[in-house]
Amino acid sequence: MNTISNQIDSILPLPAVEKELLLSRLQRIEVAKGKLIISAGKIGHHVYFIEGGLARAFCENQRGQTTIWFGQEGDVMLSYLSFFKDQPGYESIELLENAVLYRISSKDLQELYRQHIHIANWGRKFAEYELLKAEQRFMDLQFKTATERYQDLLVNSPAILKRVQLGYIASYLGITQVSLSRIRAAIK
Amino acid sequence: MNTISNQIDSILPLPAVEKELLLSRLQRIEVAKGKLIISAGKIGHHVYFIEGGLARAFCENQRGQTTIWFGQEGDVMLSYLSFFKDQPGYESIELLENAVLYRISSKDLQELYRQHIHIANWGRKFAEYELLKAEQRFMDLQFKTATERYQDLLVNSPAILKRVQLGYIASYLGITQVSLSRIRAAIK
DNA sequence: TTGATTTTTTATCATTTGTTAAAAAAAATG
DNA sequence: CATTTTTTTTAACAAATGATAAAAAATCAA
Repeated sequence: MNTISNQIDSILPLPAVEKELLLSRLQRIEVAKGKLIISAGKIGHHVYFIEGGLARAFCENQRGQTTIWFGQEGDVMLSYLSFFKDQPGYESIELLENAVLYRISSKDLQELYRQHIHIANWGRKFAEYELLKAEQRFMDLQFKTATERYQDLLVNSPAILKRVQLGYIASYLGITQVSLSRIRAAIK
Repeated sequence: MNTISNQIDSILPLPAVEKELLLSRLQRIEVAKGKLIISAGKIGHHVYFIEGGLARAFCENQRGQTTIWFGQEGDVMLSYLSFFKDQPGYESIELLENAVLYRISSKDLQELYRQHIHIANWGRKFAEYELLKAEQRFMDLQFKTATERYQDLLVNSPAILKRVQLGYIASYLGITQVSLSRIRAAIK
């Protein structure tokens, strides 16, 4: 089975013609661990589908870097601000492992949106699902304690916990690494 | 000038034909202060455009109600989970003032998405802009102090501050009312 | 393996925010 | 206007997290 094809269908299944069109605009790239895919303050001109590997998005602030997102197999990687409004984004995205990505230029994808209703609805579904994820993320930060958020990660994303150092996890949870160490010691 | 028409165009300007189609599916309603428009745990079957009035979304939790959103003139009001996935939503939405709303049934809007590419792209733009707002909201909660978030409200949403009691503002900012009082005393 | 580097944990103290209760102020009601 | 109710502020103490520094553990490289 073609993984990238499944990834597209998991957002909204596309008819064969539109699926082929979208696939024909994708470029497969292999990228080494450490590579910066998107740079904060710059406009990103591509949307990436992760077929394999691990990435993190982070923002620079007074405390150094804060990780705001982890992406793995099956996730889509982009700067929302860049793709939706053609503006520089807040975040940088780097690869934490060697990766296989498929990318499409924003220009090509916008063009497909304009011309094909199935792809327009596919793009709508993509934005809607991302919005639900963002809402969930916001509610977790608003309503759950740091300990609960860490326990959620243990249950829902054990793979990421295994692959990533705790400093990144701590900032993803919105706490310091010291605080995460305390939480880990407390729940044992 | 027709306000609801402008509100639609502010998301993405629609050609006359599609604009008329969308407008024809809208129903104007006047709703009294205090009315619950959307109920947590139930599926909401409409999307609302606020022409006038003020609303708040809130979640029930162990500490009582936490306000997660304020909506005023020009905003769109819906449960993301209900409209995007036909599932019960987290939040209730109530009117804090008498309001004039335009509503469309989810069913009608989904049907328009399926049949008209301009409306599909309009819906995509809507989801994209809401996603940018959700991202901004998340980043504010992650990166700013409660004092900074309150000062942002003072600058960006003075109208809401004037119209809403501080208990609601405090929970919107993710802090207790007591804490907000302290912040207000400190920055004077 | 050994030594150097990085990551994680622990300790201490300061700061912020939460909790509870009461006082003060403001708004609503008769 | 006076009274009642609601909202906001203040106070005192507890709990959680941040900041800094140092120790311990794990990882990496020669």
